[in-house]
Amino acid sequence: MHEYQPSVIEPKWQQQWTQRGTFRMGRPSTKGKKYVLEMLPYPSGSMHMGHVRNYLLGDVYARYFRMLGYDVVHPMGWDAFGLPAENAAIKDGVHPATRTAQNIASFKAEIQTLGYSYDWDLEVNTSSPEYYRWNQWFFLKMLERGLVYRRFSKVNWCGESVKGSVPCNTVIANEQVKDGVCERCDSKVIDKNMPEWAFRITKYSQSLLDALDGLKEWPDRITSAQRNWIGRSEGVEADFAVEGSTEKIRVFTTRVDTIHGCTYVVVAPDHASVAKLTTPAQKAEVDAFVKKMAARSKTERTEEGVEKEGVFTGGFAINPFTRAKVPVWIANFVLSDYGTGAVMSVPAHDERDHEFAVKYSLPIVTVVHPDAKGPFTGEGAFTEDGVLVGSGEWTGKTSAEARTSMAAFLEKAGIGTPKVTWRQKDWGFSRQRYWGTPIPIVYCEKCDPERHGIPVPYAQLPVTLPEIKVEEVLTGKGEPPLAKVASWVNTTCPRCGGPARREAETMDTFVDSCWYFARYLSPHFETAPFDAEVAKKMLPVDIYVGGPEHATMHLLYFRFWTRVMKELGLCTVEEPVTRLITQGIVNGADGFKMSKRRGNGVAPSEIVKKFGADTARGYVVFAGPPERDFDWNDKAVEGIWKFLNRVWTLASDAHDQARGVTHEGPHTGKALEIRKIAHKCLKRTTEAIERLSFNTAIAGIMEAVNALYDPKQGLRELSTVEERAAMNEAVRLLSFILVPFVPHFANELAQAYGATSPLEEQSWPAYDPALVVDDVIPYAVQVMGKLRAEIMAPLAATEAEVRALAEANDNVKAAIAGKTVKKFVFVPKRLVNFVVG
RNA sequence: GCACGAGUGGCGAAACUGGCAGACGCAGCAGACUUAAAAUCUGCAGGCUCUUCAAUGGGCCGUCCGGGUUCGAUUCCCGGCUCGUGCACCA
Repeated sequence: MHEYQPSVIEPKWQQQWTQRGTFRMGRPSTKGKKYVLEMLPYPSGSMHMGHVRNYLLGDVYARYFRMLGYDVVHPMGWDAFGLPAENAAIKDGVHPATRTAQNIASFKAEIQTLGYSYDWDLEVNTSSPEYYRWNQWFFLKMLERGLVYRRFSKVNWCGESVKGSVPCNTVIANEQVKDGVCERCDSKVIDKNMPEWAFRITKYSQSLLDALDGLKEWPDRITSAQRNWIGRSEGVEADFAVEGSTEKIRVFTTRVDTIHGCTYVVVAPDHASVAKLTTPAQKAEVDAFVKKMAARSKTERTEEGVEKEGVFTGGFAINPFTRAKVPVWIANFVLSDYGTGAVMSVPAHDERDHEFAVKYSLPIVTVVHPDAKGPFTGEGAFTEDGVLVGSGEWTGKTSAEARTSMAAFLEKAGIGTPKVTWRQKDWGFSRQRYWGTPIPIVYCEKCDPERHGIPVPYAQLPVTLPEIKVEEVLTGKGEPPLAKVASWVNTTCPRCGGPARREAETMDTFVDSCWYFARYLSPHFETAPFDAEVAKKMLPVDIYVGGPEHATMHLLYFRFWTRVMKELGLCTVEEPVTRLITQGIVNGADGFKMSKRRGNGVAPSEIVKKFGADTARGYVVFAGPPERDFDWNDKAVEGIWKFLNRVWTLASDAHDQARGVTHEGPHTGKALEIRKIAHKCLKRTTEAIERLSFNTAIAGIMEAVNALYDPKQGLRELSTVEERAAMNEAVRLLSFILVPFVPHFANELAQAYGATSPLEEQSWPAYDPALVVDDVIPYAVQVMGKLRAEIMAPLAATEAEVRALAEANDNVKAAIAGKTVKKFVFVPKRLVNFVVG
């Protein structure tokens, strides 16, 4: 055998796989399909280690399942629209399409050096009209169903640079705002009032929430993040009459049981009733406060540490239960877009109300005691459930009882209703940028004076992005770039044929990733987003691998979209993904996130060049369990390189004697030992792969190789036919076990030992059950739970026999001498324990 | 504050359903080969400690802390600490 040379064998095998179409979807299978998917990347110029790890986790499964006989779908594509290309264009004038095409080419070339088992025939590019026309199609379908609408509202505008950040200069979704800054560029997010298009995702809040219980193979942290994000809250809405007016203030509360203790009402500064509630005497103060609040963003008004502030409107409301007159205030902490924008304040039983009441000397009335014994004696508010006091006919009832019966009372009186409120808002997806999907809407003065928007007819799709002069259109300033392209924006009205203007906004790129997993299955389908027949067979995705940072964005959006696709009859599943795997981050050797600034980055291409793709792959899976972060370690990479060479040496040294040698009949002595090592390793590795424990799979292979090397056993000196045949088999099995992790290496090994086709086209081997058990096995012997000895016993030994062997051991004898054995615990094949008195 | 996750040698980690804690690897130490180094191969390796010239053999402690259940707990239960993530003046 020649020397191990990754730079020679890796391109060779990559070419083989491509030529033979080894990884194509659609092969006949009696076992069914497995759809293995990794989150599609934004094609930046080059890969980072995170990509390598992400795709590898999918690749191990894709290869493994293929060898188990499944029809495997394993596609890759490009999330090609988006801001980086557009921002770069603003800087250097290169058209986003040009740059994107270049990036895809280089990114793809790099991905291919790692030898992933992709079916490149399924490749998808979301920035191609062939793809994004279906975004537009979905938009129109959803518009028809009332799932898309235009609203005028306060939006999150990413436009204020912080510490040199480059703002996106566009609206972003709630999901993209983290702690008041843009999750993408870290610029400050400000409130802006403007029209925008939104998806009615909240129509599915309940469904999205309920189905989380069924996503048993999703990580808890993801389902829990979605649960928090959706934020279901059960309570009631109740009307407070306004004194001296027919006006009502509707409040939302989860604690209607405390309503007898409501001593004031607070509304948001931008609540619709503020003007009507305000008395002439208070007007100046209220106006000043409202103005001051309007100047601040939601984040500035509500983030932690901001002091509660409010003013009295002069108006009063009537508590519907006590008929008491309570003052109405406005305060900074009340949000107009949650609940009804008005709250009944019960300072005795809510921390926040308590703080506000103390600050402004408002009365505090206790209406709930912790229990029948008496009042709460601690500091501040008593916020838990308890027993009602001073609450009329509800006095003496528990909080839970009171909530039910008070809700019924309100409903009967026609002044309230049980109500579920959600934290999740609709998904605003208008973006004031160029490099995205044009929204297929036109505005016609004549047909649509109120500017609701007229849908572009299906027959006119796609509405393609116009050719542009980059430096004129992509300036990063002013109105949406497309509005500057007169030849494009000016069009004719599909209804009256008169002059009209196109919608100049584009869609959030998260729209693209909502359904790409279905498009992969029929990437060039022309009459619908994808072929429903194929989708029926291949969906849902069985394994989806990606980063946990998408918990409340992509992973929520595409669940929503799948529901819509089901309603449209495009697919039969409601949930897109059965099993979700979220991989941890690969940090620099210094423990910090890899970055240019720190100079702690390790480029995959460097590692491939230095050691080959297989070493890079082997290291990344061996470094730790998939979901955990790990720090890069150059030395450990070398360790994998050494390991591969050790395997190579083993196979190489045995090659001339063992290659192709077979032996029928029983193996004995060293030959049996070799076979046992190989079959045990096969069993162990298979089980490890099944439970996503790739690092221990590698460890198991290392152990087997170490055992074959062991000089005490001398297994590498092959003197008989039996031994040669056993070694031949061992190398063959090792190459199978290795192939999901280090495919080029494994195939080269197999080929040197006579394989005529790639291992991925062969079946995953089965271990021989007779070879994975030993005749004599170790037992741990405990006395009172403490380890006292280790003994060997025959596999078939009975409890009494093992006990006799244990009692014969000197250490055990000493430990139980002079004591009576009260109990003898026997765990077959593992351990015995003497309980003595 | 609420929710979720994690905490094991110098380091990355393992221990599948309550059954020998630390597999495998990195770093380390020692040895073989070599003029030498690298590479390779071999051995040692949680802490403390006892017997012994030594090899070896033994004892005690040890999986964030404190309790509990159990013959036996890294694993299950209760309470707490620390770190990470999500949500958060959400009524």
